Amino acid sequence: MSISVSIVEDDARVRASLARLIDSAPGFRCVSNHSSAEDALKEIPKFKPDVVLMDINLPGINGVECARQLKPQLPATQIIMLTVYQNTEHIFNALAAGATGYMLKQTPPVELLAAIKEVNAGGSPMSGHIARKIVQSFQQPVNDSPEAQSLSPREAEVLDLLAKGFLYKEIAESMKVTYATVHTHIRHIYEKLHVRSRTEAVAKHLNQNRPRRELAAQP
Amino acid sequence: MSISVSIVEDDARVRASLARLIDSAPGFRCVSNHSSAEDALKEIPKFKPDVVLMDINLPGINGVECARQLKPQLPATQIIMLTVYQNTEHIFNALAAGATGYMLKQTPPVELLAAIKEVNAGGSPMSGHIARKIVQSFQQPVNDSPEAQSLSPREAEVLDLLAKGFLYKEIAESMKVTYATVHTHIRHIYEKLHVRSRTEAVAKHLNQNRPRRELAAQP
DNA sequence: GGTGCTATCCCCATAACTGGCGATGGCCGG
DNA sequence: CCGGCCATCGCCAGTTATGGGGATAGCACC
Repeated sequence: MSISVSIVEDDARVRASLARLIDSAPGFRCVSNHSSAEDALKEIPKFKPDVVLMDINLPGINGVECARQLKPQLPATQIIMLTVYQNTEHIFNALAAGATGYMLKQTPPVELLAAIKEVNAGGSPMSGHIARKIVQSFQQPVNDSPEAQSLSPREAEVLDLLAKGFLYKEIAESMKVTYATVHTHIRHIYEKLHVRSRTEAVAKHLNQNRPRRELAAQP
Repeated sequence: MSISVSIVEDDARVRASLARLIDSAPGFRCVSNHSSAEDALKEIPKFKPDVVLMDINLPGINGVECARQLKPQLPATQIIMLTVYQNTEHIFNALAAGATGYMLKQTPPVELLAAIKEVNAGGSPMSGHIARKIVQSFQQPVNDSPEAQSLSPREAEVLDLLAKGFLYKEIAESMKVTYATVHTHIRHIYEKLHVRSRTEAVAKHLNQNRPRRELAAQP
């Protein structure tokens, strides 16, 4: 059975050439193509393609948002974003929106077909530098938070308990010191972190230990 | 200039066959091979290879830990993990430890050479299903936090500002309502979230909106 | 042996938060 | 049309946190 593909791309020439590429390749067929996200959202669910090639930069609703709305309706369909954007924000948003592949438009036709095959086989094709960026997001958050981590061990301990929502007096008990000591530690923490409230400190703390990545931006 | 490769692999036969593969391929040379992480840590820095192929399952220090210690010394060297493990924990730990590629041992020789070339060119080669797992970690964690998300839009808004460390009165201004209203919203939030303090609520909130992934486990 | 940092403790005043009890009006669904 | 939820507002009492001011002791480093 050949792999069915839908295309979402506003540039008529690019759209046509993609369709031609896919239809002429053995094992692939282009079942539909769409010039806008609105059209894609209406039509693609009827075709239930195996794979969707989605441009990001569409007029009106963009490709990321289109993917976000399409994916829940077609969980079995794999979406490959096809774009010129290489910045991490676009990449992460696209993946969070449900895309499973992310290829640059400059990708040669042969590789594009390989990518479609791969995504259909359970993989996640990505252009080389894109993959590298994704992998880098796993790497050490370069946790040199500018000012902060000069916190002493004891202070860090306090902050940790603070983050769990304990009261000063509970922290005091838990650390076997008096309320006053906790108080002092916390004042020092505030100074070092340049914050004015417990919650800010906690937010900073949590963001430091997991600054992985932003949530998908809402359109 | 050919790509220099070091191998870390405890199985002598596998090690030898990898070395043979690399040395016989044009454009690649195997500059060293090591049967243990200890040996690798001592020797590899002398060779400064372009790429290291690293087995995960080593006796003594494992491959992930070896990568973690090696990478800071050789920031320009790319590490490809080469293993049989497909579980997400190993993958994430390896990437967090500084690996830039993650290939399964069953990968055919041609693809392995391609992977070495790709990692050297700034990419991040990964076996298909591995890549998919990584991408999935970006996707919505199906955020059905048990009790919570019955927060009304307005309440969610308040909680968000709360998490940023604003005072009630600042939130009130920002939302164009009175202090009393903020107060009430917050009381409702506390009830719904079953917490007794602002910080607990924030902690719950932050944990909900970004339970992305665990930090790399320390060995 | 002094200087600096950490950890420990104390007091005090102000400001902010928490948690009761209400209350009004709007909107929705039975 | 009533009950339920939401959003808005108010008052009050009690608790907690914040931000000053100290102080002492240990430890390390020069």
